[in-house]
Amino acid sequence: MTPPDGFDPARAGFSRPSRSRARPESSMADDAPTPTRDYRETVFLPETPFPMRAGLPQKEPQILAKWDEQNLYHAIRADRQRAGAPLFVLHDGPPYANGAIHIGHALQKTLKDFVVRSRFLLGYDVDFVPGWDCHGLPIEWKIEEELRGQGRRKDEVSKAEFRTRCREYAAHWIDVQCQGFKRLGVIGDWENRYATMDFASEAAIVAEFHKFVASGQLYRGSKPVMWSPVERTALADAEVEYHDHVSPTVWVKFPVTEGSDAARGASVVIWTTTPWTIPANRAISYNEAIAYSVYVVEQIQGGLEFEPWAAPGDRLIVADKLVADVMDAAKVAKYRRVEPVDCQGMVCEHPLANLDPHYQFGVPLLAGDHVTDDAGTGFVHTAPGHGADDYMVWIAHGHREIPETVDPDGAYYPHVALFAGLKVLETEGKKAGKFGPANPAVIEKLIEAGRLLARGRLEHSYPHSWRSKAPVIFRNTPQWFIRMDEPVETKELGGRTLREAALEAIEATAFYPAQGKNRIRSMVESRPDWLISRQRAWGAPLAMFVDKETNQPLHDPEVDARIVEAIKAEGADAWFNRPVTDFLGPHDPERYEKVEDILDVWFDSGSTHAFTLENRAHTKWPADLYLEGSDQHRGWFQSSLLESSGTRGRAPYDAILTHGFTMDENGEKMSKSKGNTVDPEVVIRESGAEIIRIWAAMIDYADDSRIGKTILQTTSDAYRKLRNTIRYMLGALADFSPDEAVELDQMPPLERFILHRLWELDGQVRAAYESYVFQDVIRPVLDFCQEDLSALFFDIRKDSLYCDRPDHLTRRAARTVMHETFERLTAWLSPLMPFTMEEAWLTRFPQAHSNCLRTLPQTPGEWRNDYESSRWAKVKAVTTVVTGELEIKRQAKEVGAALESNPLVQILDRDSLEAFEGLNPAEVFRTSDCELGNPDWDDHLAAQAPAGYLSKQFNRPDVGHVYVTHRAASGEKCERCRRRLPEVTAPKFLCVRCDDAVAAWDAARA
RNA sequence: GGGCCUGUAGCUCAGUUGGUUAGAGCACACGCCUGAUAAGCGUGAGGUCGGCAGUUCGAGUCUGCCUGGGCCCA
Repeated sequence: MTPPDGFDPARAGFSRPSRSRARPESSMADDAPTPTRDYRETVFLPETPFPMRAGLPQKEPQILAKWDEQNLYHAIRADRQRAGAPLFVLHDGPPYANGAIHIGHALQKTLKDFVVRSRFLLGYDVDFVPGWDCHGLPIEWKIEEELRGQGRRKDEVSKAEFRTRCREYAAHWIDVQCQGFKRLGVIGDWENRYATMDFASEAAIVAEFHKFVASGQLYRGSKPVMWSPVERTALADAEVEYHDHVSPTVWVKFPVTEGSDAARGASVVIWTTTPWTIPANRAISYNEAIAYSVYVVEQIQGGLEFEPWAAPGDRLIVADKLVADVMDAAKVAKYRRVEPVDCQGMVCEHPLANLDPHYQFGVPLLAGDHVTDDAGTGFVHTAPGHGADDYMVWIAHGHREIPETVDPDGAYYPHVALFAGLKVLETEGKKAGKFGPANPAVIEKLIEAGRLLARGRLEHSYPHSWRSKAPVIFRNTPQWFIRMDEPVETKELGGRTLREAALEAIEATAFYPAQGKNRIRSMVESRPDWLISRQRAWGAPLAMFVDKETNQPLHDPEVDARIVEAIKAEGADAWFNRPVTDFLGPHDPERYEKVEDILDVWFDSGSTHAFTLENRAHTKWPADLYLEGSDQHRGWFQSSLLESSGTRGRAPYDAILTHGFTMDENGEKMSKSKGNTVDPEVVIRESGAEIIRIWAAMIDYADDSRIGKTILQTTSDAYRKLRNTIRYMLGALADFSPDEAVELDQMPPLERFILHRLWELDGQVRAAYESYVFQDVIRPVLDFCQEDLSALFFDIRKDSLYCDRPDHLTRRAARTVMHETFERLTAWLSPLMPFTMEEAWLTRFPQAHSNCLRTLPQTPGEWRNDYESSRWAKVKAVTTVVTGELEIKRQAKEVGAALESNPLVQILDRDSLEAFEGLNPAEVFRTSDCELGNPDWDDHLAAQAPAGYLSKQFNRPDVGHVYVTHRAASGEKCERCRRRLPEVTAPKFLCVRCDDAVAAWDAARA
């Protein structure tokens, strides 16, 4: 292979003085001319103390310490307040103070910090007070566990001590989580963080509760609620989870006492999975749309190992559709349909009536839509105290008395004949949560009474407590509710119902993403009255008195005020510890019952706006934004909506932003048992919080997002790219002074193009931050760094930056544009990557206070340049053909560096050729020289093109109008700038430009 | 079981009102440079757009069903 013209390996060796350190000048005893000096010192290489590798795990804590020292958040606010900036309020949804932070917390607080910092950047005065949710069952449960560990029963511990321990426990985790959130770089009013257990908060929550009492929105209902006997408490829907569970099933006969001739003498058959509710039975429900008949048993199945309870001659009433199933369960081989039955007005006797007078009452049949013929017998055993449907059908038929059958431990009350004291569930010891003796006892008695038709077992989905994992039961207890559907005659509600006010508030709220509105609306439309009472210890109390005669809450503003004052001073404990006379004043203590229930924790969290956004300086109610996970449509968004609508007639927020959940790398839910969790603390220790932040910025947070090893690696790569871009600019701008800045009309085309891109990005970044789409900040900026800066601008201007005289226009223009770029990059990215942008800013301006104090720099409209934008698109297309040709020659070992080439570039398309007007093609292609033109118009080029050049030269199908031929650059290599030009000669081996630059360099140092 | 959402290269994401051969960045392979060097530049490979069926001249885009995943609820 012949080397290309002008390529002399020997000289190539000379041309790299920087690598010839070990080679003594004299040892190369040949005749090749030697450069007279090493020009390296005259080259303006980038210089910066900003290291390539960040060392974030060490660097971040230093930056945090400085921010802390500067009191950064308050410093920014003070700055904005001095400038009269508009206020923006992001109200923090409180995490529960019972454990270390996980990746979901990290994502959420990071997103919140993006909001806070970007609003600061946009020029707002931002109020953000982090908070914690402290009351509630999970913490109580932890403390009970601790007590058990010490061998103490809960009963042995005073309520006051118990509450103190809960308070200490929550305080501990607030501290831990606070450190975790701060470490992520989250800024806010940490010193004045709120907590629902603060005395002032507890007082405010109780005051909010009093508003509901005063406006008549509260009532005491006797209603079946989900009840956990193990925890002795009512549970909210959110505190219940469903698991498979094996229950006994029974088919029970209710002899008909009133009804048609055919019906009398027959028995209505019901099927249930909760035999223990039979003593509470008061009715049987049927559906008017279902056909029922009397059937007579004719023959029992043979070969059974036991005596079936059914016998020939038995007359049973069931749904026609289900008769086969029922007969099969009863081991009946043959049966006959007697006649259809109209259930209207029928009455049965209780199946235990013949065992005890207690059960001697009529059991009416009631029509209800909740009855189906999918399974069972077509009849539903109805115990108004133990099921929501049961309760409703019972009430709907005009009944008022709800039997109370089991006590808070889930044991039958003493008045329940045959079963007094028996427990539905075991509540203590190793068997806690297992079914107790109630079911078997009831089944035994049914057999004894001759009313059991059949029995079995069934595995089905059954509600369990989310905390104890024990099954729950429906139990009729007195509870306090907030009405959803009664017109409220307050100033705020103006005769609307709470549901109406809440639905109107939803319409008035902006949702990001928009689907959130449907989601919360459908929930509010259908939700039942708000059950707010809990029979627990750790929470804010329903601090009120009930008149024993009228059963109505005492409404006296002075009493309420005394209660709130006492709680403000001593916490909720005041309600439990102080004598009632302290609160009641002139009222007769004998006449009033003190309510000791505590409030649903959702009422606490629903009230956070009241004690955070009101009566504090520099904030406002309502908040501009609430930001939480999408599960909070049922949680905090809704509790806040209801609480605020009930007391203030509207939502406490103008907008709601939701994010999805964080999955593992395969899109699966994270769980400790699967071992696929990502611990934010580990990521911070190994890579830095900045990596978590970039991850949060790059994902589509509205959807569920993934995180794992690969994804974090990709994130780190993106970080490195951004960091190196910044670093290069810092190096290039090390000695830049505004004096050398170049005016726009003096700028070369490349600089104008970059300014145009800055203008374009400025609009994109502002719009993206306005609408909280952080992805649309980091992705375009990252692409800009990669494509426009690193691969184009920096790569082309390297030559000018390193080799041109400092006063050269191109070099000055390039540095001016880099300066403008640095100004904007460090601002645009500061909300997302505050650590690195702070480091960069302070590297450039060591005397500056903090990058975080800045607002977005204004970008002049004159920077917009559509001509340069389309020009460079065409230039880039031509460039791909040039690099394509060089790549082919490189593989053929004909060329190495692009500077060895002087390509012939023939462009047949007028537009593309004209795009090069005013450009130096060699500079653009980063070659030493270049000839470019259209051979059809240019005789010189035509002469150089061999016949049939189109077929012989390199061309890409996607840029069909461009043909390129590599030709070795002729001339010696300039020892300073490495270009090969004919003008370079011994002994200096410098091109004209470098000769001049070196002279200037020497003169400056003379 | 019901409601809502979701599935485009290994990863993160673009893909206009349906309209050429589905794109970008990173990662990967190969090469160049050795004056951004644990960096920089270039070239390349990589996708049945979750699957099936339909509407249409034409479907990643519209419709239905199925399937994987998620949240909420029962």
